[in-house]
Amino acid sequence: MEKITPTAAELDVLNILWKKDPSTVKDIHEMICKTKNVGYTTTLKIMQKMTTKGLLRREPNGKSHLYFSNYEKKETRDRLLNRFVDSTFGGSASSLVMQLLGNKTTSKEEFDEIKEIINQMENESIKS
Amino acid sequence: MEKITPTAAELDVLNILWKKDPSTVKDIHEMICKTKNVGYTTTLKIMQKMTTKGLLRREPNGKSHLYFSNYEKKETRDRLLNRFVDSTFGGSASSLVMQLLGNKTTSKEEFDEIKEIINQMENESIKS
DNA sequence: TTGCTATTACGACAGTTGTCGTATATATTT
DNA sequence: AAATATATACGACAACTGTCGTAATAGCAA
Repeated sequence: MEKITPTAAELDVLNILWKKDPSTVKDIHEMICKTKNVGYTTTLKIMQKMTTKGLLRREPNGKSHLYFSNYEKKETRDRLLNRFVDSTFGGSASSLVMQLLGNKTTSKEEFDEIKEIINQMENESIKS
Repeated sequence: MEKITPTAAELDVLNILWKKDPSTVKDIHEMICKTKNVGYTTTLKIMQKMTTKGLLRREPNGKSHLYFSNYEKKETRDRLLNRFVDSTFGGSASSLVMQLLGNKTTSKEEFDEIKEIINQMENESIKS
């Protein structure tokens, strides 16, 4: 019964943890506080719940704990992306891309970068 | 205080409604039942709440009501997409596309379609 | 040793969501 | 008119989420 579908707050933790794994609650909390005003015990509790759920694991480290992510960034993003494509774009990835490219908040830089990715992948598939 | 961030169940309703707008609760419920086993009053209640929230509006129609979407598909998808890009891909649309293209569940057909979209948009921007 | 500080543990709470049961109202059929 | 069918209204509920307060614990400092 694998779920691995982190909530918004859990994803905040994961996004930070993936940059520095493992981390302490304090580490994570300090990062979260840069963008969000939230109590220390809130972060602690969320991470404890994540551990119970199996999203994280932890090891004692001196008087505190080190937390590790149990799931890799790519794996988790894949899962969330699939879910999102299904729920919001009826399973059509190309619809999503079309919407993204027609989206005012997608900058020209992003657009060019996306084109570049496509071209690279095309070249790779020709090579192989 | 505009939110327009439908939940999963609300999105199910919207996706159906966007195909046939307006619809009755019965219409929507019948469609939902094709993929999900849920009681009539559940669908009714969700649509009533959506009306209270402002996602839908309704008009009496004989002994029942006709429900209309207050938000267009494109507008809503844009909003959800932006939110998703931010929360899951740190705001990077190109990261999302890269992940999508590397995703095993994205078929070759989809991939080609995405390339086609890119090419078309490129041509358009050259023209203008 | 005694007190301060950092950390964890735990319980409580309000808001949201999805779910449904029951009651009510209205129309249709017999 | 009475029974049936259709639809809405409304309240209740459990699960989940994010939030925090308070208590307990353990290490360090004076």
